[in-house]
Amino acid sequence: MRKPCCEKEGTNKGAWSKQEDQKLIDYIKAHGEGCWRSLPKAAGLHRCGKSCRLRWINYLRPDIKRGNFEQDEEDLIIKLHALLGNRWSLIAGRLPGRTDNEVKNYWNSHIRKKLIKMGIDPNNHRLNQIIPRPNPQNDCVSAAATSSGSMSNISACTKAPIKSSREIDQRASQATSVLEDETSGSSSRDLNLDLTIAFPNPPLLVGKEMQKNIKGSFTMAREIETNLQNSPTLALFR
DNA sequence: AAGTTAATCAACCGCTTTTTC
DNA sequence: AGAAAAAGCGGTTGATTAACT
Repeated sequence: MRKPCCEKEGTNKGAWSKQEDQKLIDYIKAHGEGCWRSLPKAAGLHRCGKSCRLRWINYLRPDIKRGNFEQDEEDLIIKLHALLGNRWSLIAGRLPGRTDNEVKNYWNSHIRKKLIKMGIDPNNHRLNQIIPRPNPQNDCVSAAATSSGSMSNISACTKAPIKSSREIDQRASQATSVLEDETSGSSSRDLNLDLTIAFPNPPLLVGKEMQKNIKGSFTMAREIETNLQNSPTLALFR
């Protein structure tokens, strides 16, 4: 049996109060991010260490960027998701000030639906067989398919005739992917997305740390390269 | 105006990975 | 080398708010 991450009894759950936030901020300002397990006690918080970590990383960190995602951020998320799948922390790592949780929520509540409306399976980024019928008022599919720019035009498609997210999910599950047929079409080839990925500027590292970091970057690079070769979405974007 | 449904997002849970001893 | 502890991650849940009937 695995030990619980912390004592369940006597720990607060649910939304954080202003006072709790302040205690956490004050403590980290004074002592830095240290051992999350012992932090709550030291900071005088009746919270699980994991909860403190999440609160700090997702909301209290001073470098957090709040507010709506910009179009270029959205484009980048789509590209990175095509490469990396649901690896939210890696994706968030390429978006300064954004957290994995935020990116994940944004994907699930916004981007995923937009892709489905466009007839793209958000799981594998392939064009589906069941494509929403062209709508004279708002022909998203054709607009997207003929675009020679980024995915920016997706935002123009928010008034597609699908009513609910349940319906969207249904379409997604019914849909059959037909990569070879669809992606070999000329319309997709027009999309010209810059997929160059630069690794984040690492902090100045020395010795062992640096070796580890370099090793990690190579592993990631290799993985991305493999994905580039195999990813249907990127065939779509090429 | 009230009730219902849908959308959003903060937080939790449990599993995996990494680090430490 | 292996076990235990700690940290990290992604999926899911639940509370709140907005939109609709």
